[in-house]
Amino acid sequence: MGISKTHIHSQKQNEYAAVAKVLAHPARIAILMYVASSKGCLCKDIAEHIKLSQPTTTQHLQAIQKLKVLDYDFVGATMYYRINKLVFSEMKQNLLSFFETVERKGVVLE
Amino acid sequence: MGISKTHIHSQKQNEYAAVAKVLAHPARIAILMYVASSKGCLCKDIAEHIKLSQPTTTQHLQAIQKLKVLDYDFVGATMYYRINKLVFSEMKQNLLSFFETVERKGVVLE
DNA sequence: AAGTAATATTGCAATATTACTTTTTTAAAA
DNA sequence: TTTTAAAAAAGTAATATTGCAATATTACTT
Repeated sequence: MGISKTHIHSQKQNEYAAVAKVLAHPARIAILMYVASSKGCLCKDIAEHIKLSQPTTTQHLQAIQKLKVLDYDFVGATMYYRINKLVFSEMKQNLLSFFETVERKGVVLE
Repeated sequence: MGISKTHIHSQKQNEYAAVAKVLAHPARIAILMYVASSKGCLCKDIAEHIKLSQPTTTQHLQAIQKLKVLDYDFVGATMYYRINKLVFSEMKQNLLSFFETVERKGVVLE
């Protein structure tokens, strides 16, 4: 990629982009939807459901976890994933704040 | 990237991801914010403002245009960009619909 | 026709992402 | 202790993304 020049953009801009990045792949969208629909699920179950291999699924889970939006309980070696509703809601507010910033700017100058 | 297996995911999941992808880079966030804040602006001005080269800026503009969220008027060889508010609002609704789907699923199963 | 300004295209280097197979780790169960 | 399972890590291949320099195109001026 050529060094991604994140430093030339503002904190907020990088933050918005970081949230969007997690949602920028259908597998991660599918994972979030599936985890939300179950009370607590295994990586293996997720992998089966979204039809990707276990390692690929783990990789996507780690990308999602950059935002700490999943909670998990250990039962032995098994991790049961759940959505952290608070963090999930913060993601939503974050993106909404971007949309509103843009929309408001439009209004101000008209 | 290894073949992205978009076909194994649903239409909706791919759609959500496509919208998020446009927002998944701080330069594109910056472009949208800048275009929104001006009445109509040139690629050259955008490039100067976000501090990236003109070709790189054009590239990001094209990525953004996959969603047809920018309108433009030609004046000679010059393009004046504006946000298409309707499409922009649809992007927002699209992502909101994802967030709400996930949030609702959580509620149903509790 | 020549010059100028704005944008697009091309080609390339550097890096990131997606996905898999194989291997390792971990903790429970037999 | 050995076996079993789930998840992570390591390694690898294929493809995508980001960024720029150089060049081409387009449309207006002079």
